[in-house]
Amino acid sequence: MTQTNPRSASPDMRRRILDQASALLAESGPDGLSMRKLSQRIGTSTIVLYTHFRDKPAILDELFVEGFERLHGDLLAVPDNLEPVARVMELGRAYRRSAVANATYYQLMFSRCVPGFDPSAQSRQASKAAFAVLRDAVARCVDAGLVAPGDPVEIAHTLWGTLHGLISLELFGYLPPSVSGQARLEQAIEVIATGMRVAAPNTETPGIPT
Amino acid sequence: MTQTNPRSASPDMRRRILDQASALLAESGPDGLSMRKLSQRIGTSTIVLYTHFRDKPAILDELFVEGFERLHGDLLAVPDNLEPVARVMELGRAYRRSAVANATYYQLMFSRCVPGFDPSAQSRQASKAAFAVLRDAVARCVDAGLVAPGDPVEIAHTLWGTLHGLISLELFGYLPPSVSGQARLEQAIEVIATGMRVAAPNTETPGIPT
DNA sequence: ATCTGAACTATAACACCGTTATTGAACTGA
DNA sequence: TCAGTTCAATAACGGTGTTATAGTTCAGAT
Repeated sequence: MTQTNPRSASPDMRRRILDQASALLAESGPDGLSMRKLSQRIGTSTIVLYTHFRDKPAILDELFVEGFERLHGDLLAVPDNLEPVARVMELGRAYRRSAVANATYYQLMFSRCVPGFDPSAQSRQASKAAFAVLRDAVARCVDAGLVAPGDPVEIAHTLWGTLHGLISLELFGYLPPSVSGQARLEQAIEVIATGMRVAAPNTETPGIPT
Repeated sequence: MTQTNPRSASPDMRRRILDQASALLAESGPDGLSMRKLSQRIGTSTIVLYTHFRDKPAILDELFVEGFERLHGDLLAVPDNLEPVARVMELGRAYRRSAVANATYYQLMFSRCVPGFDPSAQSRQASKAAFAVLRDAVARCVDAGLVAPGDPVEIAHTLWGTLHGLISLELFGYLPPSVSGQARLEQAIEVIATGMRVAAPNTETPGIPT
């Protein structure tokens, strides 16, 4: 009753599968994550995977959600007591750190890197929690009059797009490695912050670190 | 001498393969493009593909280059006599139009959507020609003093990242379909243009169409 | 005109993939 | 101890990219 599997064997096989799938994803990339290798790594046969998950996309779906939960957690770790605009920029830095640290996850989350996998509508909801952090931070800037008035959702989407775009180009190798991706993103969010702030009533904000 | 294949059979088989691969890519997406289906579509056996191309990635490499050539062409189609900043924004619009119109190509160009395929260093050069259009347009803004002084390459990278990011999010379904991707991108490049322009010596430019 | 040699093609096979039908094993409850 | 259910393993099916083997066709030289 407490378990899906009343048997003693593999008390939390489901968790083991996901952990090993995550490790395999991080090591070998999306291509290297095959059902056969996964079962072999766990030490069982492939059929076990199908008793705990419907099919391969179902496993990827969980990793997809897990990736957004990590991203969400990394964004929540940004201090809450910063000056609003500075906090948005700090969120941008945290976003990049999280994406680069979990590059294969990021690939799974934002590109169709596995042939049969398309995240389910329910899993896509996980992305909204992470986005909400960014949106709320932008909304705080708008409410404080630190930014040109506008829909926080739209502004946050612009910001998200820029973050994702630069990181995506960086991870794909389109940006020359001479300058660090961090520095480039730094300049980009500076431009956007300036663009957002330009029409605001009070441009100068008191007590900003930078 | 004029042909790689002195035989009469298949005067330009290579071209036929690429054309059908392109069509198959556009129809069925990256997943649907298999060597068997491709050869079946042409009406031959799979081995023909390997006599003209080293392997599957070699074919994808050509499509990859072809995709960037399309993008390059679409950017070059933007009028040259616009006011510099307006021209950059127009390039942004052209970029999105091109990406959306050739979505599967765009996917091939910017995401690892085919397991074994990683564009060769030589093919990646094709991306630089397209980027150069954007870079030169930005440089013109800088030279004219219409934009805060800075490295045109860096500024163009920021712009490229934003374009790519928003388009990527749009194509992946992360942006709500309520607002058109065009409108969202419009607002984004407006913010960036403002941010770039804010520290320029002379903000007002004479004789601008828009 | 025949032969040689090279280039192209087809068949079949290999190893891998995701998935599953069939079979076998193991444990719970009576 | 026995019945019944639920797990797991083997082997298979159809699919993928790729290639070894073998067959075919043509250009040029004798």
